[in-house]
Amino acid sequence: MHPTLAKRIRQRRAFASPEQEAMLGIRMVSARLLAPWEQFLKAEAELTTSQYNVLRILRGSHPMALTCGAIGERTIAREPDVTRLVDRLNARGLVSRTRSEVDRRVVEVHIAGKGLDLLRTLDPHALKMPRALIGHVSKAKLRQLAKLLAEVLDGMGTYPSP
Amino acid sequence: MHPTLAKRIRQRRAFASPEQEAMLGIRMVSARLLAPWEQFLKAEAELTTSQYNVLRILRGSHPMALTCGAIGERTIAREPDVTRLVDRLNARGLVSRTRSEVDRRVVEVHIAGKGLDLLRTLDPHALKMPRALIGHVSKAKLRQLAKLLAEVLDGMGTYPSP
DNA sequence: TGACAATATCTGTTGGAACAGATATTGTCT
DNA sequence: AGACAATATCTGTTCCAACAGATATTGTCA
Repeated sequence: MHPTLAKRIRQRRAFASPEQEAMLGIRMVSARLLAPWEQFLKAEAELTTSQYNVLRILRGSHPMALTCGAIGERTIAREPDVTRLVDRLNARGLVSRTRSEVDRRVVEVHIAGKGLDLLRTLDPHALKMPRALIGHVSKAKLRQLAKLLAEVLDGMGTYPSP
Repeated sequence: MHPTLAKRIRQRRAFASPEQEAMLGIRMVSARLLAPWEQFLKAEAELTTSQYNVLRILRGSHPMALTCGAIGERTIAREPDVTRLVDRLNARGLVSRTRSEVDRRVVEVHIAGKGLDLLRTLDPHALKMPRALIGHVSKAKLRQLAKLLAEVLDGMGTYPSP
């Protein structure tokens, strides 16, 4: 595909600030990591990554149900968009929705047995994939990378600056 | 929004493999970096990141034109989808298309003056944003981060493994 | 030259993401 | 109780990305 991506980073190194350099690298690596996973989820389970993430969240709270709002908080998706996302999962029988008795504005979303089954078939891949993709880097370096990324995340600014 | 993301990484550290840990971090940081940029591009110039990237590529080759195929190679977008992407840029007068004389299958895409102007207004932000977002990390650490990312990129595997 | 594969782009269609505004329900204050 | 704001979700709409298959042009070989 692009055999020269790392080279492109190195070429820019002389001209770009460390911030630009790091940002470019993060975006490139992330795109390369995400693509196979998206492709796999679609081929194997007809799921988007958003849908998969919602299922994971619901399994995490199982057997408790979550409201649409609670799901929205735990994902990047905005709350108004949770409705349709859950709609599609519901249409496939992967989750169930029940209107809350105590507050009828609220919809309780609960992962269904079929959803749990589907996740179970995907679990081994979610475990194996990271190693297949980036297993060529030593564990020590990967830990260092994760540490740096955590530092980047802590105190990340905004743009435009407020 | 999510004040505890870094904490979530740390919490998982004990349970996850270094590969999973690094992958999670990359995806989180990337998502957090991309969002403000997308938002800014839309508000300021009504551009998607794909469209912006294509404009950057065309400026890079300016005054030479590029074919749709050449654009497809330099982006993540698949070639069949370049057509419409260029369509939208063309409709706004940001690029011009001309059917090649020597091989009438190919379309030569050339960035227009209006496209160059638009990019010029965005350039200062493309420079300032990385610093605003991740400037709180020392330059030495950012260089180290970029180095690690380049190593991850070099020799990244596939999934499923071939 | 005529047939056929290869190339480069285009069109039809589907599905999802994003945003704005609407609806239904609840809490609060008078 | 009635008015009004707040909350939680839903609906209408638009735009874009993705995939499949169609079209047009060129290269190649019998």
